[in-house]
Amino acid sequence: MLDRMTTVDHLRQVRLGNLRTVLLALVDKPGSRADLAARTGLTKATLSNLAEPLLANGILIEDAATLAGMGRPSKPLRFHPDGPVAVGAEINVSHLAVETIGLDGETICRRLVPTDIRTSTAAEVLDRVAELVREITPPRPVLGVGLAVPGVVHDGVLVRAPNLPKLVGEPLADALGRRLDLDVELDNEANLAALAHLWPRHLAGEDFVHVSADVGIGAGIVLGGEVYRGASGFAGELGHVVIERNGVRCTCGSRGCVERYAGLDVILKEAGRRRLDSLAKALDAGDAKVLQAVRDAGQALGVGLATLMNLFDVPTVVLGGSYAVLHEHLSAAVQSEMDTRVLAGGERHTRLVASPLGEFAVVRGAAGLITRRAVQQPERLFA
Amino acid sequence: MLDRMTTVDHLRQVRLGNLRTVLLALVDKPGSRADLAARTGLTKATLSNLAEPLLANGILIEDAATLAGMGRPSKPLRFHPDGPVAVGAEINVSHLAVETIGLDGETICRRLVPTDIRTSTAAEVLDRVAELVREITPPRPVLGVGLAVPGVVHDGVLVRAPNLPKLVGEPLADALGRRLDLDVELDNEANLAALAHLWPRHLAGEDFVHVSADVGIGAGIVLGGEVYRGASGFAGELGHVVIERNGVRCTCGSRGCVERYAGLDVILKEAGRRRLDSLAKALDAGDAKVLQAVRDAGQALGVGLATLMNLFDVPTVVLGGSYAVLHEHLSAAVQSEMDTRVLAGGERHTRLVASPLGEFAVVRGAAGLITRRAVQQPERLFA
DNA sequence: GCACTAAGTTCAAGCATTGAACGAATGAGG
DNA sequence: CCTCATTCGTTCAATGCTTGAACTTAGTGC
Repeated sequence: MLDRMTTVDHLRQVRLGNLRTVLLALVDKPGSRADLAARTGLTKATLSNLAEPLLANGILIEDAATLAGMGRPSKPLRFHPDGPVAVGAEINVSHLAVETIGLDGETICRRLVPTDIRTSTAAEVLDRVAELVREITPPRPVLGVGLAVPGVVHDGVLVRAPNLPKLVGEPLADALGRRLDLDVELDNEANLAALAHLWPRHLAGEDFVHVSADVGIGAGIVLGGEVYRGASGFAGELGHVVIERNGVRCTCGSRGCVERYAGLDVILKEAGRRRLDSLAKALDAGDAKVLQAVRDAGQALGVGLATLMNLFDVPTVVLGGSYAVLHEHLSAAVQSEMDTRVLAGGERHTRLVASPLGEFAVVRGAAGLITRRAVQQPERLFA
Repeated sequence: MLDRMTTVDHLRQVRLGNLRTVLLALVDKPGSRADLAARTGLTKATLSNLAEPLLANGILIEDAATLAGMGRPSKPLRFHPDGPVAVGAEINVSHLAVETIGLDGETICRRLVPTDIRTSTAAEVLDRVAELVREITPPRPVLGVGLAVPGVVHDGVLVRAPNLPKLVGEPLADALGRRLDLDVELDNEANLAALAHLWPRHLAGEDFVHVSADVGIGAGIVLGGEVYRGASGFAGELGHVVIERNGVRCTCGSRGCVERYAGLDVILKEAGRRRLDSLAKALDAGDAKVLQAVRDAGQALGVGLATLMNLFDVPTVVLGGSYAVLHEHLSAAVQSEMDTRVLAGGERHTRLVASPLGEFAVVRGAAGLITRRAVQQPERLFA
C-alpha cells in the first residue's frame, strides 16, 4: 500500500478523468462546448472550464461561430491543425514503414519502404528508421513514437523474434529514443495491428481477436477495450497453439503448432508460389492447387481459433495482414471449423470479418498507441 | 456517456474506496487504527472517521486495550464475531455442499452430502440446497449466497451443463433466492475454485490458472486479481481445447478435445477403476496400468495447458479437484509437456502447484464471492 | 425593434481527506 | 508518587473541482 492520495489529489484525478472524457468525445467528432457537455454528461460550466487550458495550450482550436438555427451560435471545438502529432514506425523483415497522425487519428504523412533488413545490424536499422521518421515529421509538437516489431516485447526490449535474430536483446526503444530525442514505446506488431482496429475508431465494437500471418502467426487480443499482453508480453501466441500433439516439429521445440500449417510461408510453399501477390492472382484465376493450400491453412487456423475462443470467449475474429488479402478464399474453412468446435450456448455467436485497414494497419496502431496514451493521460498534453 | 457524477459523488467514491482499502487490510489481519493507518497509507484521522460507522453497524468490534510497550495502548479492530456472514453452496453431480464464512474468511460451519441428483428436478435440488443452507446458517446477518454449478453460467442462468441437463435453462439464482429470501449469485465451479485460491488469501501470488477435472475439465483463469469470465461466461473451457484435430470425437461436436484424453472419466476407464479413491490407492500401490493411465492424461493435459499458457501468458498453474489428488503422479508429465511447448524467453518461468484446499475449495470460493463483493462494495454492509 | 432561443460564463455551496495541534493512556525512572 | 517520554486516537480549519442556478452574449423570426 504505497498510494498516498490526498483528497486534493483525488479531485485532480477527477479533473483529469473529465478531461479524458472530453478528449474522447472530441476524437469521436468535434463539437461546441454545449454539444460536448451533452455528449459527456458534464455541465456546460465544467466544459468551459476544461476547454480553457486546452485552447490556451494549442491542443484545441475554436472554430468561427456556426450560424445554425435559433439562439446564440455555437463555436465548435476541434483538435488544433498545428497541434501535437504522434509517430508510428514499423520494423519488419521485408519492409520499414512510418506514419504520422494527429490526435484525431487522421493520417498526416506515411511511407512504406521495402527493405530486407535481415542482414543489417540494429544500429543500421535504427538509423534508417530515425531518418524516415524525420522525413515525415511535420513542424508540430511530437508526443512520441510507437515502434512495432515482429516479436515478443518486454520492458522496451525485443525478447523473442525468430525472424529478426540480430535485433533480439537490443534496447530498441531507448536506442531509437536517443536518436530522435523522443519518447519511444516498443510493442508487438500483432498487438498494434489489433490496436489499430480499436483506436481511434472501434471497428469491431467489442472484444475481438485480430489474427495476422506475416512472419509467424500473431493474435492481438482485445479485452474490455484494452490489448491484453499477459504477464510477460507473451500473450496471444496463436502460432504456437497445438492442433496435433504429435504433428510436424516446430522451430519452437513443440510439435503440431498452428504456424506449421497456416503460416504464410507454409501456404506459399504448398501453393508453389514465392510471393503473396502471385498467390492472390492464382487464387483469383481459380488455380486448384493454390485454392487447396489456402483451404488447408484455413482449416488449421480455424482449429486454433476455436481453441482460442473456447479459452477467451471472445465473440469476434478480425483477419488481418495476409489473411485479410486471402480472406475471400480462407474464411469458409475457418468459419466451418469454428462452427463445429466452438462451444455454443444461448445467444452466443461468433463473427469472422476481414480487416479493412490494409498494409498500414500496424504503423497506424503504433502511432495510435501514442495518441491514445496522450488522451488517456491528458497531463501529457501539457508537458 | 450516461455517467453523471457530481464532485460530491466522486468524493463519496473516494470514501468508499478508502473503506475498501481498510477492510482489505483487516481481512489480511486485525489491527489498531494507528496500525491500519500505517498499512493503508491513510492518516489516523481518516481511519478514526472510517472506523466509526463500521463499529456502529456491528461490522467491526474494538478489542480491549492491549498493553504492549510504551505509549497509550492500542485498541485493535477486527471483524465482529456476530457480524455478517456469507454462504457458499455447491450443486454437483454426486454431491451437495454448503459452507458459511465470516468476513475474515474463517469457516463457521460446513457440510458435504453425497447425493446423486441426476434424476432430480431443479425444484427438488433447490429445496434440498435451501434446507442445507438453513441448517448451517448461524443467527447472524447474511450477506448473500454464492451458488456453484458445474457448467457455463450467464446472467444467473445455467446455460450449458452436459452433466446436469435437468438444470439447464433454469433461473437457479432467482429460484434459490426466493426460497431463502436472500441474494444468490450463480457461478461456474471452475471460476469459484479459482477464486478460493485468490480470496481471502492469495495462495498463488499473481495471475494463475486453476484446473480441475470433476465433471469435464474446467479452468478458472485469474488475471490481474480477477476471475476472467469472458463475454458470455464461456471463458476457460480448457476441456474443449483441441490437441488432435482429427482425434477422438467429443460430445461437443468437435474432435480431439483435451477432455477426451484427460477427463476423470477417461482416466478411470483406462485404469479400469470406478472411483477416484480406488484409483488413488492403486497409484500408491504402484499399479503399472493405472500409473500409465494417469501419465497419459497428464501428457494430454500438459499439451492443453501449454496452449493455454501460450495464449494467456500466465505464469502459474494450480492443479485442483481430482487433479490435486493425483498430482504426485500427474505433475511430471504435465510439466514436461509445458516445458517443451510453452514459449520461453528471458526470465520467463512456469510454475505448477497442487491446490491445498481439498474438497471444500468450490464452496469456499462460492462463499468468498459474497464476502469479496461486500468488501469491494462496502456500501453493501450498511444495507 | 422586440420577443425568443440557445451558447457560454460566473459564483457560492458542498464534501472527504489532510496535517498539525491536542487530549488520553500507559511505562520508565527517580 | 510524580514527571517525562511515548504512542494512540480525536478535533478542526483548509483545500480544490464540479454543480446548478442565475446571468450575459449573440444570434433568428416576425
